[in-house]
Parts: sequence; C-alpha cells; structure tokens
Amino acid sequence: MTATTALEHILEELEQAEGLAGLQIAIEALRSEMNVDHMVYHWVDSAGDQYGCGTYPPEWVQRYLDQNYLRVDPVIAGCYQRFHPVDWKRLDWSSKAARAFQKEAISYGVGNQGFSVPIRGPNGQFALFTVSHSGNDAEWATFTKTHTKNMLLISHVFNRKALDLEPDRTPEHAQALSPREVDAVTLLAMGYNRAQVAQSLAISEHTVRVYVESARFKLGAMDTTHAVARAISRGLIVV
Amino acid sequence: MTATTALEHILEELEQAEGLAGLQIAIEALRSEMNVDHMVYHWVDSAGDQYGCGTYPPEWVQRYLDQNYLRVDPVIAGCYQRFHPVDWKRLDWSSKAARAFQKEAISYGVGNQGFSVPIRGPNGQFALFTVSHSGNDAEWATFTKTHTKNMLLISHVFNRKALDLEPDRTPEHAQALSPREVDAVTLLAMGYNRAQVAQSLAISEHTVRVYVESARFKLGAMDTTHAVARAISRGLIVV
DNA sequence: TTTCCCCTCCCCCAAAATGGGGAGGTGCCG
DNA sequence: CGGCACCTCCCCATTTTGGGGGAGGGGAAA
Repeated sequence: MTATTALEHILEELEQAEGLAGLQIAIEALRSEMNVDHMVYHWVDSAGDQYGCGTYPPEWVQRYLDQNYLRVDPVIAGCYQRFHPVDWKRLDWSSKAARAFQKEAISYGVGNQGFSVPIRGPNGQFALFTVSHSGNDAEWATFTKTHTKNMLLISHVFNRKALDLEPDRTPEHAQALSPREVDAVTLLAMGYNRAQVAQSLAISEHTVRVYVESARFKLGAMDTTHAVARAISRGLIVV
Repeated sequence: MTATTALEHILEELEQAEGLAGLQIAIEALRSEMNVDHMVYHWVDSAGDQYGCGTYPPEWVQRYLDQNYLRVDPVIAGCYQRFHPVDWKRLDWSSKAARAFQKEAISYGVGNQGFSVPIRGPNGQFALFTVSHSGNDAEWATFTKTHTKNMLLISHVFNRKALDLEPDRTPEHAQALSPREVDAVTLLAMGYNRAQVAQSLAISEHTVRVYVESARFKLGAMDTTHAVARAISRGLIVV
C-alpha cells in the first residue's frame, strides 16, 4: 500500500505546515496524490464569513462569493443536514437555482462528481473538505469507496491545522452565561414563555426577565430571539 | 501492525452488525482490542433525548440519567465547544458541580482518564464516542497519541451504524421552510424585529408575520424564539 | 384543469415581552 | 474590607407579538 504511505507522509508534512500558504501547498500535494481534479477546504463561520483554500479556479471562487452562492449551493445545504461524508449525487439538485448553480460550476471547471466531508463546530462553524473530479459514475463510485477513510483522516488533520489559522475569537465568545442564565435561555429556546420558565425554575417571572436581559447583554443580542440564536450558535446552551 | 489489522477486522464486523445488540458486541470487541477500561457511545438529540451503548456499569448510566448529568458533565459541555477529539484533562473541571460529578463517576468505575470524539449532526444531534481508562497521565498520553487516528475512524464507522438505528425522524424534520420563510427566520435570528425584517425584505410587516407564523407551524414551535432555536438546531438556517 | 403551496397585502385587538427605574441578599477574590 | 458578579424580588409604561379573520395572483404538480 504505497499510496497510504505517501498520504501519511503528506499528512506529516501538513502537521508542520505554517500559514495559509502551507495549507495551500499541502492541499495541492494531497490533490495530486489522490489523483483528483480538485481538492478544497471551505470554512463558514457563524457570522456568515467564509474562507478557504484549494484548487478551484480563482474566477469561480470570486463568482461564488460575489453571488453569495453559499445560500444556493446544495453541497452546503446538504452537508448542513448530514453527519457524514456525502457524494454530491445524493444531494438535492431538484431546484432550478441548484441546477443553474451546478451548470455554472461545471463551466468554471469544477468537476461533475464530488465528495464532501462536513465538519461542524460549536459556534455555528462549519467546514467542508471536498474532492471534485470529472468522470463517469462508475469511476467515481470506485474512488469514493476506496478513499472514504482517507478523506476522513485528511479532513480531520486539515481542519485542525486550519483552525490554528482562525483568528482567536475567544475574547468575544468567552462571554459565558451564568448557570441561571443558561437555565432561562435554554427553556426559552425550548419554547417556554417567561411565565413557564419562571414556574419551571421556581422563581419569579421578573427574575427570569433579569436573567434574560443579562444574557442578552452578554451575548450582544438585540432581543430574546437573537440571544437564543447566539447562545445556540455558540454552543452555550444545549437545546 | 497487527493491531491495525485486528481493528479493521472488528470494524468490518461492525459494518455487518445489526441492532443495538450488534453495536454492543462491537463496542466490547473494540474496547478489548484497544485495551482500555471503557468504551462508550453516547447520543443526544435535539429534544434532549439520549441513548447510548457501551461498557459503563448500568448503575452509573442510570444515575447519570436520573440526575440529568447531561447538563453538568464537562465532557458534554466541552465537546459542545470543540471540533476535535479532546482529552478529558483539557476540559473545564473548575466548577464545584463538575468536580463532584467527576468524583462520583470515578466511584462508579469510570476511569480517571478519558478521551472523547464529538460528532455533530444537523438537528442539534450530538454524539460522543469515548474511551475511558484508569491510569497515570504518562500512560494516557501515550495511548491518546497512538490511537487518535483509530478513534477517529472508529467513531465515524460506529456513528454511522448507530444512525441506522435512529428512528426515522425525516417526517417531522423534513418540514423544510420556504425561501421567504428562511429569509424571515434568518433575519429574526440575526436580531432584527419584524419591522426591520419587513424593511430588509422590502415586504409588508404583515407578510413577514405570515412567514414567521408559517415557519412556526412547520417547525412545531410555540413562538418565534422557539422557531428560531429549532431552525438553527436543524440546520435550516445559517446564522 | 383542479388543487395545492407560495407570495403578497389588509383589518382589529388581546396578550406577551421589553425597557426604564430601584433594592436587598449571598459569596468570592484581591 | 470593598468591590464584583450572581441571585432574587417589585412597579410602570411602551413596544412587539400572536391570533382571528379575509383576499388575490402565481406556479407547479397531479
């Protein structure tokens, strides 16, 4: 199994890589080693910011960003619905927008086949590690079958490196909620209203309000709904 | 590398396993193969329901459920904050409740060392694949270093099998939101109120209301906050 | 073609949440 | 000891939401 050894070698180099440039070198080496047209790492954070690195043509990347294809791309939508690596064929391409998107992607040189590994983070973070290739279904089925394990391993190692590049958001995210705030916000997120929360926590409705206001302030939220959204996105509450 | 071969053999058997009983057999084989005290798969879904299988003493599992330790367990809280496998030592055990929990866990036979792989799903689903062992820090460091890759692979395969056992929730979860509903709910989740959403979408405030009510109905939510929480948990909106 | 869902708009009114104050207790850390 | 963060309680006025109606046009699917 020389392929595996070569892969492991690249992964070891990846561990030593520094900066986005290092990741770029590694991803090209991996693409070459796995003998596919494209390999891409795509990161989306809770604010909707995204970045990535990979071998897609820059024009396509630019187009994708300009058109805000993030909200159209069935790969994004589909992987948001899944735990597991997914073959693009199994995604939902039924909408008109999706088919137009697919056609355009192929015209830019993105392969007609693809396979993406989703990785989900605590703050609404979401990363995709993708291989894409032009070829028929049979070839591609063989590829995905033999390389699923490798893709898993690669995506994990790569993602870990990519996280090191993330600007440290802990200062703003470190705003933890107090236990009672967590209680209150959690119950609200579960569909309770303030009165029910108060009863459930055996405190006055007004106290609940103080907690929610406090949580709202800490989370920089405009209202309760916003606060709940942020608390969930940041993994502060378990709904 | 006979260890790897044996592991792969077990994983192949796991692929064939059927039912929770099959997983139980597999997890015991894996525990034995990796030579640790305990191996556990723990699943938490968006409703707060949980189940699992593994080698923890039944008394501890019962105690955990009875006491609702889900909301205390630093392994749960910590893995909710992380992308990556984590050594229990790196978690936050500073709170009184956490230390009491740890002490009680050890008294029930859970090892003092542990290593958990978090896997996050689209519907607020969350699974943990854990190995736990009693031993000193040096031994454990060696173990984690050599077995991280295996743990990744195992947790993936195991999780995929476990998902097959999940009751099919697609009927209730398949309730996708219409594009405008997604727009409205997304903006609400971003802290806009109805009037702002209306302005932002260039539609009447009343229309926004119709969308939100519709989304609330589809999501089975009690109010807007609940609807937003569910939409985020189910990955229907990207905040 | 009929049916169904989606998008868009309007009315009224009751209920709930929010924002602005203030106040007292505990417990921890420097 | 003095702050600081946390937990708990109260009033009032205002804003926001929710629930009940109804109505028309468009597109897709059966």
